[in-house]
Amino acid sequence: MIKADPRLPRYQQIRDDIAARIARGEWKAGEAIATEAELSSIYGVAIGTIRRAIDELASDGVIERAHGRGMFVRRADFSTSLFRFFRLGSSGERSISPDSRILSRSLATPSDIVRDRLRLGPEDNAIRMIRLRTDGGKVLLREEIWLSATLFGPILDMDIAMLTPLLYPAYERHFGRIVARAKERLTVETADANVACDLEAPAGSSVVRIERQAIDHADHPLEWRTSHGLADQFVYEVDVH
Amino acid sequence: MIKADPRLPRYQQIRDDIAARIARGEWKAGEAIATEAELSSIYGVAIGTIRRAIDELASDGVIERAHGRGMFVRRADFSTSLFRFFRLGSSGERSISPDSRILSRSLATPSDIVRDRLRLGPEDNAIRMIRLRTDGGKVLLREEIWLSATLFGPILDMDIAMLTPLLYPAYERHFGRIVARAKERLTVETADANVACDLEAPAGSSVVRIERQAIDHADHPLEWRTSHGLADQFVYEVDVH
DNA sequence: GAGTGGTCTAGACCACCGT
DNA sequence: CGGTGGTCTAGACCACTCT
Repeated sequence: MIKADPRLPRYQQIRDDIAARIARGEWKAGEAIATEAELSSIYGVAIGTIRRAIDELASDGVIERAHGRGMFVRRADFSTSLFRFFRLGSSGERSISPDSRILSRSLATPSDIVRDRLRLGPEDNAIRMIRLRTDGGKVLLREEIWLSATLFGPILDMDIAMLTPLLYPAYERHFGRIVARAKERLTVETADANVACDLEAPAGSSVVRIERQAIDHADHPLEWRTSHGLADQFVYEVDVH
Repeated sequence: MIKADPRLPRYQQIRDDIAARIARGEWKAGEAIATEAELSSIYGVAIGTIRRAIDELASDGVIERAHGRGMFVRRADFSTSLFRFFRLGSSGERSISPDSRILSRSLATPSDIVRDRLRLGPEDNAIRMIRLRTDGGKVLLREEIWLSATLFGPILDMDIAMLTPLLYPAYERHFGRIVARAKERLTVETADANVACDLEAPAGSSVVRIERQAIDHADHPLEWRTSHGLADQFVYEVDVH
């Protein structure tokens, strides 16, 4: 059942296996997963070990516990960690359900920075995507996304519908790769020609630049992304622990 | 020894008591605290319960564990959670050790927003401070800080040296209040007269506005802060979990 | 080797939820 | 009420660090 590196602690192997089952659809969003006692006998470990594994999944927002009822696969809604920022272009607290449009997708030679951020070897190739996030026809964000071609090669030939609207769930579903955390870096700058054009704003507009390195449970970088949005409509909210 | 609400789980009482001891200076920054076995006999609980308490302190960054060596009170250095942003005004990765200068400190009537963010009652008063963060004479950040007068009243009469350079450690030392997490919200705007003047920039300059609500372990807000810094020198880095 | 934290066990009892 | 997750125990053994 578990074929992970046996040097890893059991609770980490179990955590990854449960996450993989959810990714494979064995337990679906909103459903209850097996109880602690069941999992304990499935994996042949003590309940304490199961709890340790679930603790991490819960703190990653993959699973939600309900005392007395069970443990449930959390719906990947837009207010959770996978889609955590901004409410651009519209006033008030109205929730947005942004569309995303992938403009390009190709093999490309990574720059030294990308190579570093994805921890690529000197010969490794990479995948580059340009994507727009829009809401009601209005462009909110322009993203340049880099992935390791070794890990994500098949993404080049996949139906584009399988990659929308959110990429992280797609990484989970099709590659079993789970984004556990991310490092983000925000700066303010003036838009270059490409960015200004895609954001439908005059060149030289003030824009926010967000660099994000998405990292899995094993501390390995999965994705490097640089996003731009117009500064005057920008709101970024984050919980800092 | 422990006089907390006995309805709370033991591991939370112990976690708070250890934090209070550190705040009182019984264990100092950089020093090792008692071992798990010692704590287990001090508090009269099993080691597992101690570990649970320490887990939370470690994830809050109060304590650092070193396998085989012991558990250490973490130095509140500038790269950690208490002082997490920007590297303004200078190039490269050189670390900054910013000074802070408190410009004003007084009782004030909180606005509705402040009242909401600090969860104050309709009659509660508040403390307002204006503070500049500087590095080598250059102003990096201008902060407006609001506190509940009920919780932090004595701060008005304290020697100002007790409040520098960092406020959160001062809250811990003098009031036993520990900032466990914070919610931050970033936007970009143009500087008003006060902000521009304090940042030594022309009015109308593009500035970043950071609103931060600092929250304790019991999910009660401790502080509400609005900071401004010049946009073109701004860098904000954060780990998102 | 002695001492530390890290993992894991096999239970117990409690608090909460549904029927 | 039975079933669930939450807390807690009293150990065992392992991995790491220092001397």
